[in-house]
Amino acid sequence: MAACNTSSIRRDCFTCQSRERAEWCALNKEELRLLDKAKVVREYRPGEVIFHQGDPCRGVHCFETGMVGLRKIDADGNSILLGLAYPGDTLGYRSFLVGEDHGASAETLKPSTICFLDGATVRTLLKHNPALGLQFLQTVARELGAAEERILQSVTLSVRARFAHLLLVLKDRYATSGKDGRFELELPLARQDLAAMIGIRPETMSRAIKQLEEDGVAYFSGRSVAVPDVKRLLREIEPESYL
Amino acid sequence: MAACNTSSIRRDCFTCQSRERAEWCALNKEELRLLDKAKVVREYRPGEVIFHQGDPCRGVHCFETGMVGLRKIDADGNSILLGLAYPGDTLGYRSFLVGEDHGASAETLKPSTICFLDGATVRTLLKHNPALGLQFLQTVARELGAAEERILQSVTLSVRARFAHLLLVLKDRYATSGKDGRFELELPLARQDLAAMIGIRPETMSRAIKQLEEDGVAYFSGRSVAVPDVKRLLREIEPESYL
DNA sequence: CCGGTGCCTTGACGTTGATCATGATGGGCG
DNA sequence: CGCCCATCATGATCAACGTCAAGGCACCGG
Repeated sequence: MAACNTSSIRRDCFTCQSRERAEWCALNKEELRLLDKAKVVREYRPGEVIFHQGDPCRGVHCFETGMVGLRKIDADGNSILLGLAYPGDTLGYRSFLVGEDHGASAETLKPSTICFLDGATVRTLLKHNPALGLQFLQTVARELGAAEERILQSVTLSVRARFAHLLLVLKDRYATSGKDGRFELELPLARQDLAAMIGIRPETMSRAIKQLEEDGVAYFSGRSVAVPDVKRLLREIEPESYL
Repeated sequence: MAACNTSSIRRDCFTCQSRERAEWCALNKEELRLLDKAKVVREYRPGEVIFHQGDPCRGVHCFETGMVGLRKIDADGNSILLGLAYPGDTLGYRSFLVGEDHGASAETLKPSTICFLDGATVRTLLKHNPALGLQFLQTVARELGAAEERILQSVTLSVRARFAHLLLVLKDRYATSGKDGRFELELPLARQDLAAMIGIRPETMSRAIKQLEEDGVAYFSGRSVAVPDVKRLLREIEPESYL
């Protein structure tokens, strides 16, 4: 019985890089010990489901490395990507906090390492350390702001504008180079998932891409995109801003 | 110098009915004293603005009586009603928590009484009483769930289905009678505001109403609606559910 | 080398809802 | 009572998107 209890390398909450960027940075040594003892680490391959929409929510997931998408499906089978999650994020905390079943599915888009924390432990920590609750409060409030923004955009903006907006959001995280307005980025998603992010059909996404290329706003090749001028992209979102 | 310091009748946080249904129920006597001393009561007539989108957020508003709408506007002037608020709700707490300017406007739809609480006081209370933070956490998390649901619906459901859904939501609060599926309700909003709730134009709302009447799903007269069968309304939302 | 499979593109077509314009309705007020 | 104003209804038209169908292209296993 060696010290190796998980999948190859030892993971612990004390040295976890992701934790420091997460809500859990509020915890002290003793609380970290509790966290470390309670956590269950798991490695996921791309395309695996962490939890399904409708599943009972038994705790939260700490996202350590990789990339995951949050997908929401309605009764007719229409699905959209609510968003992407990154290392440091906590998954499934919303359902946990209100004590409901999961309102969305979480699936890995790249190989990922994710820790599970059972509800009892989280509840204990929340009760024990008020700062943790305030951290979550910040996170949820920020998310709510983003969601409300998205509601507005989804009913007022055209597909083209929403796509431009998505590219700008992705740019902040994935842009490789950038001088005087020019930039390139490597898309983290397939076209159909890009489409799902703004709630449109893959066919419509294809056409939107073609249009942007015809107008010289952005050029697509596989998953790489080249944008000659950010301002052109910005103008797609606020049509009448300065004429 | 009589005891009357506000607009006619004395308002205090100790006996406030709305507070008991709000996050503030977590406070103890001493904290209530602080709350009561800090609050600024104000009466609003219909159509008044409590705060504007883009205004700096200096605190939160406790909604005591009346009715208010939260409106969000984009750069092109398109506006939607994010939702309605009712006595017991706290207004502007999201912007306050993340320390941003207000992301939406709040305007009264009926005569209302609303207390203002400055940010410093709220911060003190939050720090002092962890339960208050957890109450807010609950509220925000619930709101976030609703917002995500709405994002999905706004891109997948037709106008007709979204309107049916809105009627069902309003039913829970405003339905006057109801036996075996039949019910009536008094709309709290004008048509153009109903339209704004689901992000469509007033003209489209008119046509949606006409259609529902032609199909015998609901009958409109001024602000009163009669629905002969709830199931018909439910079926509008999940088209292929049981055929 | 071949056939399969998943993802993407393209085209033709229908439907939905926005837009613009015009007229109806009804309530408040002089 | 009649006028004005806001709200609502209706019609005609158009652009945007979804839908259906077909075909290309890369990757994979046999």
